[in-house]
Amino acid sequence: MDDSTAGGRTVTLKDLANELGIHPSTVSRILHSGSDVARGAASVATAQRVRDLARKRGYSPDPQATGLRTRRSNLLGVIVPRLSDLVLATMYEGIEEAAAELGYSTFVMNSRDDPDEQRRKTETMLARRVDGLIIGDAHLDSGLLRELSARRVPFVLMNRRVPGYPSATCDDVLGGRLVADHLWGNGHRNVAVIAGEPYASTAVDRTAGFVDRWLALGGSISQNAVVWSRFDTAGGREAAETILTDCNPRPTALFAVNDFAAIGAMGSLRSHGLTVGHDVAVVGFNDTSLASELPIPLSSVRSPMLDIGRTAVQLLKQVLDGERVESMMLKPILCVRESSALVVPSLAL
Amino acid sequence: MDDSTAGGRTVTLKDLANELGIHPSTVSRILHSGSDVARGAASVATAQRVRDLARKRGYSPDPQATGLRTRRSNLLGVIVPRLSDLVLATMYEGIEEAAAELGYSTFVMNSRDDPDEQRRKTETMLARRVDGLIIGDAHLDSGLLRELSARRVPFVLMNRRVPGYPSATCDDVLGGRLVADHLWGNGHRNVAVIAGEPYASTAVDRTAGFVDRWLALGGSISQNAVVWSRFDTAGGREAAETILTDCNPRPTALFAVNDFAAIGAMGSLRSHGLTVGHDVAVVGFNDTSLASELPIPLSSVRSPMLDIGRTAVQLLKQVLDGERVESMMLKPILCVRESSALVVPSLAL
DNA sequence: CTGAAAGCGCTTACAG
DNA sequence: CTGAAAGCGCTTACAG
Repeated sequence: MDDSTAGGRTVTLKDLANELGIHPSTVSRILHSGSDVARGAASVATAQRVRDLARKRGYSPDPQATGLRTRRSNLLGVIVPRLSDLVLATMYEGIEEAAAELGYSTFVMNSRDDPDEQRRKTETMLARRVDGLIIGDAHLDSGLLRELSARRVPFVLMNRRVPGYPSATCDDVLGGRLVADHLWGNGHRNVAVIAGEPYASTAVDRTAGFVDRWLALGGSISQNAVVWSRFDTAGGREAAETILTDCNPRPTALFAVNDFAAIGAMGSLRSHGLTVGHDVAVVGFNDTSLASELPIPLSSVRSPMLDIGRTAVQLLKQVLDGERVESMMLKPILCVRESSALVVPSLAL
Repeated sequence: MDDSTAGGRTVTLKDLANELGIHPSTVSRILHSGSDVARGAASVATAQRVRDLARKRGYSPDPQATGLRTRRSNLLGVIVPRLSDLVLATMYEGIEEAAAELGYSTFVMNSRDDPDEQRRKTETMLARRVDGLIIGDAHLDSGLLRELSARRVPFVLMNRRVPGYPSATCDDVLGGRLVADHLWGNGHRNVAVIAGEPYASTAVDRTAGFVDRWLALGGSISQNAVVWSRFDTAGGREAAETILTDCNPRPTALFAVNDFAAIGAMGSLRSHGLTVGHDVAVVGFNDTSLASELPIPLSSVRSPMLDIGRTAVQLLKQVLDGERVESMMLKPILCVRESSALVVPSLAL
């Protein structure tokens, strides 16, 4: 019975050394001397023999042994609200790519935005001895971040920011502004916002960006025209129902801070016999792959999700290298589609 | 400068032993003696002191050291086509839960269904010394699986099956049959299938289940009414365009083997001035959270995605324990909604 | 019931 | 240019 790790008997540094009649430490030194040349680690000839044999035998160093010795795991932990959220899944793809380029592997866990789970998953990651953490589910009122800071756990935020900690996010305030400009320019004067979860900076910033600009443009927006909601379709649907009930006269445009919420809202509007894009304009956020493919294509603010993931890795790398880091806010752009293309005179006011 | 792992100076077994004035091996034995009692590993009193101190100091064993010693990593590798596919993301949530219950952590990587990447990611996983692999992106013609088998790498398939290897999947053939029964029962006689990727058993089985049952019911279905396609919205849209061009008379119903493809098809139908559910019935597959929330709610075959993920972990656990395993096919159910609720006489034939 | 030793596979000063 | 030793944190027979 083979009790070694997956893949059967694994080649070790010692195997290589024995076969070549040299000392394991020499092999190790060579394999770590960067370039093809031995750079003082060994003679060029020996180095060549070692490298050739390593390739031939398919040697790959045991990360457990390396980690034990170097006290680094080359593991990055990633925590997201849920991977079944397309936005986070896409950011994670960016993380995976960028991490691989730097020689890191990544773990990802779902917290469902539940504070207990956030804490539990974080501890699991640390128990696994990750070198650092990318936190994609930060809450604005989180005590966990303060605690991690105090424990000197290296981490960066992604997707959502919290003042005082380094983060890679979309410029959500700008995104909200773009929507305000667009809707105002199309003649809308009575609008409502499906604002998302108040503990998430994405929701808060997009809403604030929109509302502030709206007021600056000379518009007004009533208290009950801003409805906080979950980020999913069901949440968007409920928020739209609330708006249709509470807002009189009915708004001519809805800004949902998330595409899924926007899709839910579109469903709600349709149930009320309203045609999206004609009776009511709708704009979403993130420009997920679905937006442009919906039966009624959805206008949406495109956030650079892959780049946000990549940027988070770069920031974390800097933290791990002991460098100072600046938070990065990546620019979004607005994609206007059928759901909000018409100017208000065409809308059934 | 603190150069220990994330979280600063970490408590070791030796720290615990020193503080109690006993030998590290005793501490280790106690911490491994399952229950609260010491079960022959040490005196009850010593065991208690050790457990208390371990808790107090927040001791967590170093997985690198444990892994090095035991030659097990307690790591499971998961490979999926892409995590931004809601179906795979949901299965992965099931995996994460079930794996955590068994004390395993999981890695996940995207292969984009590219054979080179499948191979590369697999090697990365093995280099990380995972104990086993859950393969969610298997191709029917894959040489990689044979090779892994030969190398005695422990693995199971999930989502897609390949004859000869253990897998946890939906009963996709049954799913296809359910759709055939439904559409036939509603009076449809002229239908088309958006069949997905021919290398994926999900696509092949769902299509075969549908077509075979359709023929058994006495129906007929022409060659060009079965269109292979990508699984995403764009793929579904293109396939629908092909069908609308090639099939005369136009089918009264479309079965797409994937919800996203179905959504793309709905968009295409709408561009042609056709109303989904009225002019053309559409049925998707998986019943992702979006289906019921779409402006026109989509009929879909609900596959137990979370359970499929959980089951895959259980199967892999059995493989790792050296037990024989049987492939599992979980039952789907059909959810009929507005997109296919009407009987054909109401359709604009 | 507990201790002492060996060793998992690697890296890194330290000699020579 | 290369070897030898020590040690990362743990587990596991083996003694006693």
